[in-house]
Amino acid sequence: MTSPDLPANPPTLHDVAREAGVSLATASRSLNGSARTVREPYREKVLAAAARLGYTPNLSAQAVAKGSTMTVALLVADIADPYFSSIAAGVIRAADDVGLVVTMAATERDTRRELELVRAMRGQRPRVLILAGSRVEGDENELALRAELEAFQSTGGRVTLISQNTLPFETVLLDNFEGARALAASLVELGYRRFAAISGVASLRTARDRLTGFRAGLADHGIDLSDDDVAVTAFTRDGGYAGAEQLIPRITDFDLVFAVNDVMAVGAMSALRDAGIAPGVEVGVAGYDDIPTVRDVTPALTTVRIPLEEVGARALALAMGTGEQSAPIATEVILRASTPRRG
Amino acid sequence: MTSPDLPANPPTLHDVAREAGVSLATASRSLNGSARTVREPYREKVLAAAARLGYTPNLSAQAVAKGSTMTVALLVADIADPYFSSIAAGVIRAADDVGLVVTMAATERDTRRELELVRAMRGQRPRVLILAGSRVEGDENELALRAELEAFQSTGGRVTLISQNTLPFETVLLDNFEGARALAASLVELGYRRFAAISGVASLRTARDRLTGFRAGLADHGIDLSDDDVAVTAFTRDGGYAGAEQLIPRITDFDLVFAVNDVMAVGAMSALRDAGIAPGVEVGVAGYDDIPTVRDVTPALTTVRIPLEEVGARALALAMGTGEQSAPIATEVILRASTPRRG
DNA sequence: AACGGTTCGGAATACGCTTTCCCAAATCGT
DNA sequence: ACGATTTGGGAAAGCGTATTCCGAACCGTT
Repeated sequence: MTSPDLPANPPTLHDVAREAGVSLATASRSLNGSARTVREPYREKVLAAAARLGYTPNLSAQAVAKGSTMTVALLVADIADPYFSSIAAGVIRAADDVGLVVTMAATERDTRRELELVRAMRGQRPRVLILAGSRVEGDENELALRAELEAFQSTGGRVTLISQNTLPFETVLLDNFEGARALAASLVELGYRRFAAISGVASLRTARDRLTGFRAGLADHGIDLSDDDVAVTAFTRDGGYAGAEQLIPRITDFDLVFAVNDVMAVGAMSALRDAGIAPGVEVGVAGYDDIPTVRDVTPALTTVRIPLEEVGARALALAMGTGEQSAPIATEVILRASTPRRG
Repeated sequence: MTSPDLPANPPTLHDVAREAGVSLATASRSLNGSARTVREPYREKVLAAAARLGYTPNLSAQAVAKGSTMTVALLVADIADPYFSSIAAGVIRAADDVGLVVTMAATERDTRRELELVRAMRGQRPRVLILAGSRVEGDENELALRAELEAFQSTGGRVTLISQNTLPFETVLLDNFEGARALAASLVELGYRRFAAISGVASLRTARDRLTGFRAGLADHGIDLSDDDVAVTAFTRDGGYAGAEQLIPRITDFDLVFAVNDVMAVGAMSALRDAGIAPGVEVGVAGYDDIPTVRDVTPALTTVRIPLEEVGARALALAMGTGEQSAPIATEVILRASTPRRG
């Protein structure tokens, strides 16, 4: 009389215990092979029963009982952006290695939303909360965010930031300043002299560090980069496109355009081409990050490599207390066809 | 005498109730504004107390009590691959809109691992399980995977597959056959006549459908694509590179190379260039998917657009019973510079 | 053979929350 | 104005697990 496949409930530990003819406690102990031992006649029975029933422990129940979960929460600005998806891949891989599962959400570069997401994620009682994505200084939600993170921390949670050493939490530090400085040095060595840049707003820490680092590198060689030669736009491909458009009227004044990240550089190259200017030939282009795409664009893009997956892995290690705190991530200048040696 | 900030426990509903001077039940009812109403003196007190304490409901406990979670599990082959990260972005956005949180893992294209991950994910008791990633037919783990998914389904879970109509579950169907066929028609119309292809193994459903569709499109115009002219390799950028290398010795026999997905096409273009052959000039190149990268490579790649984020969103909608089952995803041929009109 | 000490299964309790169930109080009908 | 009905707070019973505590069975001494 019963409907053939009405949604039965998943087997519980109780079912396993009954099936095996033992108590709940014995069943539990047999399955998570923990502290106390279970003697052989029993243990085997439980394992068999569990297999027979296709038992999978309810992680929520486990979390309630043990008072802690096995999850890490990851917040990124934009999942489809290769910068973040590479980092996410690193986090997920590392998490997986230690038996943690990661839940992910996208802030869409909106700090209001980021705050909401942190609140929502806290409901999961994750062991770790990782925030990636450039933070704006002096944002109206900064205080609330900080308070939320501190509350999380004070209840035993670990929080790790990626790159954005804006907030007082453990951070995977990318030395954006030094990376950009080294890039500038390499470019000068190649013969470039007249520079322009495309950057994000100065309150964006990452953008600012890269720009000032680049400036410092130029200054080391007595070259100046005036504010007039810096286009300020959004931190996206389309931002890079728009930034290049601003520079194009005076493009003959420059022999190199530095975009503070690769997606912007790619957008800039596109704008240049659309304006009939050959990137890498009439004007050099350089970016930052070394996302996978940039070795496949033409000309291949000169950039500063960040080992993105490693950054993700490191973020988790840091939170778990596994990683060496201080060791900064090593970056490396990668010279490609977009910056040929110049006369 | 107590250490200043030893990890206190997060406030519980019990704390809130006490702080507000009401019972547990009243506190619970006030907070999730459900069925029964709570009168004003009480309700306000509870809300205030919750705010004061910074209370965030423990989702695990809620899940145990209600017998259901608000999570969706997403399994993809590779998170850093733009194809999957775009789909993931769509899933996450859609999930977020309906208050679901998504937990994500990567199968690394290993079916053994995929099976393990499904098992692990089941522990979360997600409402929905979404599998993306090309499945190999006749895989040794296929039976076990299928059994696992069916078990999940029989306990009320919803499973949705993306693209891979290999298993008997709800699927977001991409008409790979028709898309490739339309592409072939467009290319013939542009004047191409001598075709080569780079594909994955035939047991990979997606690869096979695209290849047979492409063949069908050519056949419509009386053109044949021999097996000798199809390089079979891995479904990755490097696979595409290797595939092109196979074809290069005979490259003058062809006027167009079709790679069954964009990352392979990008790899192929790279191989061609490395061999001194100008893609788009000496030989046309076409791909499939329209990942973001391909409009920025040079020449920009001709491809078949799949609205990837929409696919992700649709997968979730399907599982939630919100989407129109049958409506197949609309694909569209995008002609770009990699396939200029010929002759 | 008797005794203290160890091992380990089972009953019971706890975890944080939702949801019945009970019953006093408030509301309504006439 | 009084009984019938609705309203809504509180106690308590779960949800599926882990774990403490108890006591019976087992061990090695002497």
